[in-house]
Amino acid sequence: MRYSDTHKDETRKTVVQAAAAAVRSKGPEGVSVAEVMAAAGLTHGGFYAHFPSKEALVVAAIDEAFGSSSRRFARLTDGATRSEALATFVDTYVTMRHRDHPEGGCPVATLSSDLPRQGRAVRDAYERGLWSLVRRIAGWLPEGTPDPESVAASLVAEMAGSVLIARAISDDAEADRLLAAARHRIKHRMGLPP
Amino acid sequence: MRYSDTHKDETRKTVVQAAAAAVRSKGPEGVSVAEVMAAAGLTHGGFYAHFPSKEALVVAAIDEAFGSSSRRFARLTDGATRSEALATFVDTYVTMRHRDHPEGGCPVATLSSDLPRQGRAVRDAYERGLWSLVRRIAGWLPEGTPDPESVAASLVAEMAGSVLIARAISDDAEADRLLAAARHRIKHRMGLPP
DNA sequence: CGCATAATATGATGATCATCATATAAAGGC
DNA sequence: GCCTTTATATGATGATCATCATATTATGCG
Repeated sequence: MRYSDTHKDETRKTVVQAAAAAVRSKGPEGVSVAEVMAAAGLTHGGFYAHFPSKEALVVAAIDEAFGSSSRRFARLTDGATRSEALATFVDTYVTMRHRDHPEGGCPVATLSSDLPRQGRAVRDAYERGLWSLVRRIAGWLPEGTPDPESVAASLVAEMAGSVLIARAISDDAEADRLLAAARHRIKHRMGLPP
Repeated sequence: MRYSDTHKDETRKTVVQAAAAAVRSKGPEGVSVAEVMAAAGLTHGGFYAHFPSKEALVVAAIDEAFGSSSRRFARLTDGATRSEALATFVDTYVTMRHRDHPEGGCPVATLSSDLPRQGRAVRDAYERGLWSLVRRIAGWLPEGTPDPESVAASLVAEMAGSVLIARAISDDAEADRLLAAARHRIKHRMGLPP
C-alpha cells in the first residue's frame, strides 16, 4: 500500500462534499462531473476510480446533504426540550440566510422539483433523507399529538415551500417580510412562544 | 400574405402549449428545443422564426402555465363565495391527481427549485405568475384578514410543499394519506368546512 | 535511493443540444 | 395553373458533457 490507507477515502469524501454543495446550488443536471472534481481540487479523470457513474455521485451527494443538515440540527438542539428544539428548527430554517444559501441548505428546499425527473437511486436517496427529517421533527411534537408524521410532513411542506417562494421573490425586503410572517404563523400554530 | 394572417400565431401558440407541458414535466433544462417542436408536430428548424432563443420559449411557457392554471381556477370558482372558492382551490390543488400530473399542474409545485438557476427573464416570468396567484388567493380570504398577501403566500407554500413532498414519496397510499391530512389541516385552519 | 503500485491527470470519443444557414414546400393573388 | 412570399424542413456547426483508455505522478516499502 503506497498511499495511506485513508487517502482515497478522504479524497472521496472531499468530492462528495463538493458535490453536495454543487448539486444543491446548480441541481443534479446542472452540475458537471468535471466541475465537481475541480471544486474538490482534482481533475475529471480520476472520477471513475471513485464512482461508477455520475448518478452514484448524486446519490452520495444527497445522502451527504441530508446527513450534514441532520448533524447540524442535532448539534443545535442538543439538550433542548421538544418545543425548544422545534422552535430552533423553525427559526433556523425559515430565514433569509437559508433563502440565500441553497448550497448549504435543506435539500427539500433545493431539489424538490428536480427529483421526480431523476432515476430511482436518486429518488430513493432523497426519500430516505426526507423521511428521516420528518421523523426527527415528529419526535419534537408535543407528546400525544395524533398522526405526528403527517403533522411533521405538513410542517416541512410549509417551511420548505416558504423558502422556495422567498427564493422566487426578487425583492429582499419583501422576501424577508414573508419569511418572518411564515415563521410567526408556524410557531403560533405549534403553540410555541414567538 | 400567402398564409392566413393567423397561421403563424396559431403555430406559435401550439408550440408554447407544448412547451408549457414539457417544461413542467422535464424542467427548463431537461427539455430540448427539438423535443418541444416535435411535440407540436414540427421539426426543430423553424423554431427561430418564432422565438429568439430557447430562453424566450421558456418565458412564454411559464406565462402560459400560470395563465392556463389561472383560467382554469377562474372557471372553477366562477360565482362562488370567497370561502367556497378557497375550499375548491385547496381541494383541487392538494390532490393525488395534481401529484401525478405535473405537466398540467401548478408551476410553483413543479419549477420552484429550478428557478433560482434560471436567467432573469425566466425568473421574472415566474415571479409575475407567483404574485398573481398569491393575489388571487389573498382575495379569497375572509374580509378583514390582516396582511392577506403573506397569509396567501403561506398557503401557497404549504400546498405546493405538500404536493412536492407527495411527489417524493414512492408509496401511493402513503402520499395520499399525507395529502388528505394536509388538506384537512389547511381547511380547518382557514375555518372552512371539511 | 530506486521501484512497484495506487491515485490522479491527460486526452480521446460519441452523444446531445442550441443555434444558424440554406433548401423545400405551401398558399393565395394573378 | 403559375409565381412570389411566407412558413417550415434539412442539414451543418461548435459547444458541453459523461465516460473511458492511457499516461503520469506520488508514496512508502525494501
